[in-house]
Amino acid sequence: MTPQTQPDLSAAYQPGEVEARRYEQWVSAGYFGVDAASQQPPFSIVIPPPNVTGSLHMGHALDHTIQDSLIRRRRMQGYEALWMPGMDHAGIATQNVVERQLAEQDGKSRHDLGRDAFVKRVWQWKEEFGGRILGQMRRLGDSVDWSRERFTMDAGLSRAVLTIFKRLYSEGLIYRAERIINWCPRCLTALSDIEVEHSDDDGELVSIRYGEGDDAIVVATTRAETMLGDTAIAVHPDDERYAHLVGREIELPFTGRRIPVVADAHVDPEFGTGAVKVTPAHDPNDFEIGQRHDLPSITVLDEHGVITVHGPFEGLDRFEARPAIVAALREQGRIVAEKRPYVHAVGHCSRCNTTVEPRLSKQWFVKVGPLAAAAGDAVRDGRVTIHPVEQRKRYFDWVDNMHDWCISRQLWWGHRIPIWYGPGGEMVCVGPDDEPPTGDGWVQDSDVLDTWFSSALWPFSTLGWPEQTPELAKFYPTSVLVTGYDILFFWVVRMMMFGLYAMDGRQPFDHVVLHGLVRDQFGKKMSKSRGNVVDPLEWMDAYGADATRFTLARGANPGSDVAVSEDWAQGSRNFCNKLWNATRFALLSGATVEGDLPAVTEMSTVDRWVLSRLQHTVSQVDRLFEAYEFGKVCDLLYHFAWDDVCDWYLELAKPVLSADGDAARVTRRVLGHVLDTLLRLLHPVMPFVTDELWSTLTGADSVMVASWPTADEALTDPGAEAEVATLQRVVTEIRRFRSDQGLKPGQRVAARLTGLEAAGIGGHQQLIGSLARLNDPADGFEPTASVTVTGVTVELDTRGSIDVAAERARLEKDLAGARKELDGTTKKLANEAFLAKAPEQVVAKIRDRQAAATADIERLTAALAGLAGRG
RNA sequence: GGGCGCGUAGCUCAGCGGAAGAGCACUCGCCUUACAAGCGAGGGGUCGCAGGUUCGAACCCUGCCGCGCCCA
Repeated sequence: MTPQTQPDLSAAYQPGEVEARRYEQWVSAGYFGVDAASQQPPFSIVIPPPNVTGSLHMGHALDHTIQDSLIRRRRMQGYEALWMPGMDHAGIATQNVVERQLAEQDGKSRHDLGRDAFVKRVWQWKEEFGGRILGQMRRLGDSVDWSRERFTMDAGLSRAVLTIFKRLYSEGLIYRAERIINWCPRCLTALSDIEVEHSDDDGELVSIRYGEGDDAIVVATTRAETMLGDTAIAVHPDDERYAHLVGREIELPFTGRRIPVVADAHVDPEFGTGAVKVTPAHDPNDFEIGQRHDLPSITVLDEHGVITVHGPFEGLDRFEARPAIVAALREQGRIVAEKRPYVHAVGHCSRCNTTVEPRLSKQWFVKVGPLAAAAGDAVRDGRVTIHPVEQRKRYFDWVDNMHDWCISRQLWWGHRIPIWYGPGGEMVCVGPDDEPPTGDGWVQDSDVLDTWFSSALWPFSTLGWPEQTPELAKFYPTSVLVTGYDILFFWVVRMMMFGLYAMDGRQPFDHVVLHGLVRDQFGKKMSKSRGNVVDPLEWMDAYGADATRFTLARGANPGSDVAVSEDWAQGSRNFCNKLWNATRFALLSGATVEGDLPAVTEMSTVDRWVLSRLQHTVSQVDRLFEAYEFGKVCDLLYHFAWDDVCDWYLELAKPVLSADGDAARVTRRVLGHVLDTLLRLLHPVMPFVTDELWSTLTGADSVMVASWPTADEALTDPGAEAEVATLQRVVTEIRRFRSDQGLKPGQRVAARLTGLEAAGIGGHQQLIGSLARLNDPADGFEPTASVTVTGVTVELDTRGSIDVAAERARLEKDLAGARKELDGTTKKLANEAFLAKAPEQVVAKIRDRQAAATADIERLTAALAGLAGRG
């Protein structure tokens, strides 16, 4: 009898019964934790800190799947592999959430509470509701070192913020200036350039006549309401239409103010009338024109976007003021032309989608020049590698043309700017170990820093910086940063700038891996308005975490977005179940992982074949992992597992396993080894099911801490691969015949095989019979049909009942194929230039194909002739 | 307006100079004792269009058309 282990495996994989239990085991065993004093080589990844208000979406799921795969593989390879978890404090988003809660529950605004009480309330909110995503990360299987979890507002990271702020300030790299910034009239704060999203919106282009008679000039604008703040009219210096007006002053409607006509090369003579109004306080380009021509700036909108000047319009919202002002101008006969809709780019707050208002105000900036240059150099000189390489250009374009970074936010939740203003106009930067100035009249700046300012410190602040900790020594620079290409400017660039600056020119990471966005099954961006958002938690409920991860990883091809759908997830779930059942079968068949592999000389061809395929798989998986080709890793493992192992190896092994003796003993060991290795290879992407199966198979604790497989060249066996490939072709051809003939899968057919020896598969008659459901020819064997492939002829006795029409169709199809092949190859070989210039092995290959086609045509023609008299 | 990327089977995508591939979907036949979340077989593409380079082009070059993204 077959020695049978009693496997503790149900008939189908139930992820719900496995995942939570496994995760708890991993955590309590301490597998995720790292030791900074370890002698093992370091490998480290800091998580792109999710937002404290957020919950897990598909983008996170993809991002985390990739990081977890990298970390788990390195851990198995023996690295001290740190995956650093944590969250950022998301200034605007969190403040918005808590303000809304405050309004709903207490009917109060943050101003009712006051700053200190409000901030306290945000902390309470954070303790109670924040970080929902952390639990969701556990469900996904993230193997982060929870003992090191950090938060951008915690004490250590806040100290890092103060430290770097003071350094930058002292060196003149942080400064305060009055500039046009992007202002959100709803969030009531400044935004950096990249927190503004541009879209083409319907607007209007109105042409307004300023002045009278000879002095009249028509300007075109999309923002009529800001005209109250105009301080000039600008034309191009070479524009002859307006040359006579340059230097004159023209009366601004309503206000009676006289404003100059200035010549500025920035004006596009092709746009509109070629003359533009200049409103330095409400437009970044106009501000620059104003600077060049020493124009005054007149602010006409308040922080809410409400008009603050000129009686009839005062108090109107900017969007009410526009039609009101246009109407009033029309009454005066000043509207020369109107174009509606006029599509133009409009900026929106990335947090709340409100139309951004360019606003003149005093803000804090990081002078990025030297920092950005260093960030560019680190990539140019190869210290940092960006994957895929095509993204380098985007990176360079950005760092080479970067504007100074506005870092002050008019919020309460965040790192308060450590600047104190004295009664005499003094300005003092208070570092982490400094005492703030005391005495009457000293006040701290009321703004806080952009959340990304603290996030930019993440790769070293989380490791203990500014202290010189063992963690910093061991794990900095981090090995890889994984994030979406959409975050390149927000985060990667800024981390590069601050990392290089704070860490004396040492880069924050060696590699940057940029993946795509997760899209729906038609490649459309997921959005609430489209209603096509898929919640990864629902997938995890329905199909399991492994299936969710595998679906995302399988779609992750460098440089492209990832399209997913429920069908994909279902397919991945099916794959989990396939692995489950293959392992279940192996256990029932006595597969073992005990002891060394048997000697190659003891193994069957089939055993040697599967081991050879396995070596190929191992080396390719390694190569693909190194290249961050996650989609291809998954694809390769999927096909090795499903096609090679399940469809062929297990089927070929069945007759051996059901017998007893040495052959079975060897195959049981090989089967155990193949599954053992396969589960290890799959573990980084599918941690739960592989761990459950592997520990059942091996009796060991966890595949998480098993060693990563390495290819053994000695097990590569081209001979066995060729032999089994031939065997597969023969079996498939017989199956095709059977299918065409409508033979039932269970129906055994007597057959005589000839030419096996010559085809190199002499020993495999029994296996072919087993897989193609053949019987040995008995007395009275009368073949009614035959199939030939790779020189092997199989004559079959279908008990006289042959579907001649089907057989003829099959042969004719093959004949047509063979003729086409003969045609193509003959044509090529008749081409002198081809023979002269193509490499020898290419020519030889074509010759072989021609010969094979010729032989096939001969055989098929004869077979058809033989069929002619029948049916 | 500037730049980048993409158009290959119904859908999503590999392939990127020497015989058109995968997953899902589709058709046919099967509850063959690991798995119907499965097994076996099959159909389906002038590789966006037009030129060019080459013995040979889905792959290289040029132009055009159609999409998408980033920046202004």
